[in-house]
Amino acid sequence: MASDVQPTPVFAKPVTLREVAALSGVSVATASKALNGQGRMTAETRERIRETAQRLGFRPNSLAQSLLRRRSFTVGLLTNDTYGRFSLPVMSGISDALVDKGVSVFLCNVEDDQRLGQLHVDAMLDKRVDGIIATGKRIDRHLPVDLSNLGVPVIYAFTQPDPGAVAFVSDDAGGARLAVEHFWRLGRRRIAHVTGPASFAVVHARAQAYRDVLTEKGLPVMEPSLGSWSEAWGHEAVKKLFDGPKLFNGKGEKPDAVFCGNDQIARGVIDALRERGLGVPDDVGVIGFDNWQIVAEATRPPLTSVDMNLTALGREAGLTLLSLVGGEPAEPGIRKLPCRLVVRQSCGRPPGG
Amino acid sequence: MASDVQPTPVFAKPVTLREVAALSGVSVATASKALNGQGRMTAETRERIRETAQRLGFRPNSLAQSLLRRRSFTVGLLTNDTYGRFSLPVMSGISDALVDKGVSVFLCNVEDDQRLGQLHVDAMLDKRVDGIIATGKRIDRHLPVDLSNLGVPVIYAFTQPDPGAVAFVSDDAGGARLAVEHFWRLGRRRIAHVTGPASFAVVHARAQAYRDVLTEKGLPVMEPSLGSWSEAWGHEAVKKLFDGPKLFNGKGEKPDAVFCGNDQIARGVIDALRERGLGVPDDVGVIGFDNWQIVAEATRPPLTSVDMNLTALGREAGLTLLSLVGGEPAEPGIRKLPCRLVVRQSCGRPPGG
DNA sequence: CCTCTCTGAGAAAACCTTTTCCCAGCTGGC
DNA sequence: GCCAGCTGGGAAAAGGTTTTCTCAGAGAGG
Repeated sequence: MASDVQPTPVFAKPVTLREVAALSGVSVATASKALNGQGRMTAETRERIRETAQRLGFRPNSLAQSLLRRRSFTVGLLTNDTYGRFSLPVMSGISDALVDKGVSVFLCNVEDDQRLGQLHVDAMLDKRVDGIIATGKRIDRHLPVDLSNLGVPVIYAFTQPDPGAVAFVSDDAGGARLAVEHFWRLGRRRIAHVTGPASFAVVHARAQAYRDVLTEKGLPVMEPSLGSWSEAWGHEAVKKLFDGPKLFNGKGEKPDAVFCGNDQIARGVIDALRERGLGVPDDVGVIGFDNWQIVAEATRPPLTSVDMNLTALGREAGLTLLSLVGGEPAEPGIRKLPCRLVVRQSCGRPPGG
Repeated sequence: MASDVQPTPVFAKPVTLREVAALSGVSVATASKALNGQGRMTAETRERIRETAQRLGFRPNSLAQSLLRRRSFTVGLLTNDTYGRFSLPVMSGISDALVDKGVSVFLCNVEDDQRLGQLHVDAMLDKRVDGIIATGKRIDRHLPVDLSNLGVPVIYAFTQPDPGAVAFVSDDAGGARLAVEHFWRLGRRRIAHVTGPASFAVVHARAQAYRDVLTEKGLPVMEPSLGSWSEAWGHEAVKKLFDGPKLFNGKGEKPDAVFCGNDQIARGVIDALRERGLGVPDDVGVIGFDNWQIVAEATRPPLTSVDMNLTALGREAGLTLLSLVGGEPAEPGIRKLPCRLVVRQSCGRPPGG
């Protein structure tokens, strides 16, 4: 019974500046200045105070500092994608960028619940966050909260911004160009595109870039195949692509490359190609999107994929928020950050290679 | 140039209790008491102050409250698994449990970097967090920080605790029993186990439970196949299991069920079985572990899997931390929380069903 | 010897809220 | 008329730090 229960540990009370001052035989004002390198005093006094603080393990109370400075050195991170793989790297980038500046991040998962969103925003505002970053699972969807006129700066990262706000998103069109141009350099000439549902803005951005590159190179353009973001759709799309009537050049030629809208589709495509005896990358090259490592590396052969550099995006968002907090102006608008192509083995080597 | 740049917005200064009091024609003391339902005053006065506060949009400054109450209503969440899929649900559960109590969560990703860990812990302590929750990607590995004698309560969730601490982990043995007993109820009698590397504690816990159940039921025990956590190992294991010399009953019988250590292995097993013409679940049933939805639902047929209830685990950890912060004692030790079996289609129906 | 300037350090206000006294005025009882 | 007790509300301290202002003393210049 009671004997099983550990007595509540008594947690040591943190040591205050007043105690440091008393033990150093000076006033709190002098102690404060000594530790902050401010004011004038003999080097000996300063050193003595420093040593006392060190010995006592003094750490200034951030709460008191924040109250005075009207700056809490915290920011709020709002997301509706706690489980997803997109906002995670973004969050990590933000946190990394800020921890070095002594800024901590409140994690707020609002799901898609307006009430929860308001709850979190109110809590953040009460705690006097210096700023807020909004992130999410889709670039073309709003968080379920109104972040305008909050009284603190707001940055949007990988989610739909309010008009007039500062936002960072991935350059999906640029990423798609990277993939298609890579195929072209490799000598592929009949490039198909299998992607997600039309309800996603990125689907259109990537598809348009795909068409643009093909047109620029004078290659035949095949209308992109829209479906779901699943492996199953990748399977099905291969069937349509290789059995159906939609063929290149009107000569019945089959694709020699498939650019996929995400890695799961790509995986379905690769599996389906293998099942029908087509070699990847020898007969058909495949490139995915998202560079979801655990999927890209589990495909056989490992998947070349477009990486959206989400960690860098988060870092950029964090640093920009900080400069906004510091009072520097920032031009509103959407900044697109470049993607990069991670080459593995599913797209083959150049003809001469 | 400069005309492109938005002028720095002037952020409204938050309204203070002093202003509310002045506009209500009372002292700050009275205003405070009116808003907190404390003290004595006419109902009319109280209501007038409330209305003024409402009209001005007054929100008490948490920093000042915290300073006074010596309680910040924040907790720190330490993790070394920002990218992983295990600590995410845990984090979500923690955050959910705490937001309703007005407690916000500092997200601190320490990777496996001792310096970063110390940086985050110091920042949290400076900001006077009420407590700390440590979580990670493995139940049998320590975070790269020392959390003993911090002066605040600490709870461990899904990571290796310090001795004498309060910790929550999943009941891996129980989860494994769930899977094997489910096979047994379904009439499967030759149950194999394919799992991860011996360096993981959970591998042994699950394997022992597997042996225990088989022994209890009087079924033949086959030594578990240890490998990596990958699809590739699932493939390979099927080859060994169905071609190799290790067979049930010494009569050359093949397994009619495979319990896998995670969902990726299970996926590899299912694919390999299909490739050799064995039907799932008709010829062989398969159960995975982790219930990683995106994988479990992409297998064909969809995968039955053991769910570790990580969100519930996080919630429990959050609530326990709060009670510790409130001064209630808690018995130290490791609490194992039950798993649950999510039945999909990879294990078949009972003989009579 | 007087005044000016500089040096080292302290007092006090400020940040914002909560809480503990305290007080003035009024009512009621005798 | 006097006292006890109650009522409505205020003053002030507390929480921990930073910063501005002030001040005493010492040294220097005339």
